[in-house]
Amino acid sequence: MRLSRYFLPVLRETPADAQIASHRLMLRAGMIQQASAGIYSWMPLGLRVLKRLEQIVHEEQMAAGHIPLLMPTLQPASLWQESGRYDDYGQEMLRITDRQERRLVYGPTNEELITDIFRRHVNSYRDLPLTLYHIQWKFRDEIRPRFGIMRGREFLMKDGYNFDVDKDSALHAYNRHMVSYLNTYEKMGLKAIPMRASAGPIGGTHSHEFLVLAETGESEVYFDNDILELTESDHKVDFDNPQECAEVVKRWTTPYARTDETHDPVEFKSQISHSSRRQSRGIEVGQIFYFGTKYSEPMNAFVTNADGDRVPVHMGSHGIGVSRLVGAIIEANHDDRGIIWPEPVAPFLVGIINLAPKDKKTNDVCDDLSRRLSAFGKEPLYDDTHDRAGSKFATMDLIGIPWRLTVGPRGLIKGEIEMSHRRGGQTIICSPDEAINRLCRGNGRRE
RNA sequence: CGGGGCGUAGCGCAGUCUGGUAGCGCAACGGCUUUGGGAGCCGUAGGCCGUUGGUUCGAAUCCAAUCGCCCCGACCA
Repeated sequence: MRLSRYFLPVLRETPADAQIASHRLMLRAGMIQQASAGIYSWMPLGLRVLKRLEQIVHEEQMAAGHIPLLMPTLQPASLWQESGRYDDYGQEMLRITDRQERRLVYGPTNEELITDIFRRHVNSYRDLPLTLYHIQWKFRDEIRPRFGIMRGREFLMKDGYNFDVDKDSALHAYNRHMVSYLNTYEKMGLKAIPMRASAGPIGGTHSHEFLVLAETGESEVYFDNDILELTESDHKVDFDNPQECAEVVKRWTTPYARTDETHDPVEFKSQISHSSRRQSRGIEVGQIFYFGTKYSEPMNAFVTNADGDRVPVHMGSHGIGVSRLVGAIIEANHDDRGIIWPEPVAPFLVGIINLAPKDKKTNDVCDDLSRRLSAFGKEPLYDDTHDRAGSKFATMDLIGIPWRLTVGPRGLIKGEIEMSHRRGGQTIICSPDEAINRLCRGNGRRE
């Protein structure tokens, strides 16, 4: 992508409204623009990141055997009246009346709608287990939206719902989700810790939240330092094997890890040695629930089990805050010059800086680099503008592109360009061929 | 929803107390000079001072209402 033809409205000055790093940087990097309180337009650069996250979520969901569909943003109020949540949910739920005086809600979550879909089509345990999910915009009319995308009113969420014939199989679905979520966050280059949580308005008996540690997090968290050492995505888990999933869950839920909602200071002190106790702040980027028959009973979602009995289906729901993750990733990955994207989620893996757009040789090398990177599925952001070098470097740093190739006539005399790493800051001088080799070897990401 | 604050050019702000021709920096546009970490000089353009009403010879400025936005708190992914 040539910068001269792109739309990247970066801001040199910090907008007054932005309080935290991710909000400030997303505005400055031209990723988002506020439309009204807690509601944002996603500019091209921001959209690229959002789409990357979506893609990773889809891949990991499908790997776990979950089935994508797409439900609407507007839902009939009648379904919410059926479950009893129309009155329970409160002012946070945006209610709309259409021209026929029909009552609608802009969905803050989709338990009712998915249960309605399920009950119309599924009647037998033979059709279970089933997990359906979608990635869709939600709306919660927060009293006070803040921190940009981190706590907006409109947000993009992956929400999934499992349907199982009994509690044991539903708990396997719960475990399966925990494993797939661990994989998902790791694929994004994030450390997210599952912590025991309360179920809130969704209800239920089992719940874990996934938290990214960051000073600006909204939750106070307490955990055993050992949990930071755990990793998951290296292991290959058979998602259909309850034993294997349960083992992973056990490994991750054995070390103490709680939010302030479920924290028990006595247990914390007695269970963990002083040197391993950690207290920090965290940003919630996902949550999983098992709530049994809370919705299936009032909404009459029953199946016939192997014994021929009609039983309410056991359910859970599972969410990943996709738009919020963009902010969380920035909170955990930035410095005073700007964003530092983890490679898997970067809007562009490589930026090319042309230091002399009037020089034919320099242009030729830049064009060639662009073409070859694109051919490898790694479309670069190519700064072919006539700005000064310093300004180009500053922009590339601000928007956090992991790798930067700097091309100018001075280096090209010796056939050399400069390749530098945003995160580490290291710079090597090499030939264009070597830069391509370094960036494209291994199993590169597909655009 | 309680408390506080802010709406003046695309962005960041001054001017409001004490009413009298609307300003500064950055960005934009043109020219010259620069050219490897947010360049310099000269010039140009851009604003119904959030909106409505009132007071006044005269309102960005005073008064009232209203809309929007931000911060702290309670609430929340």
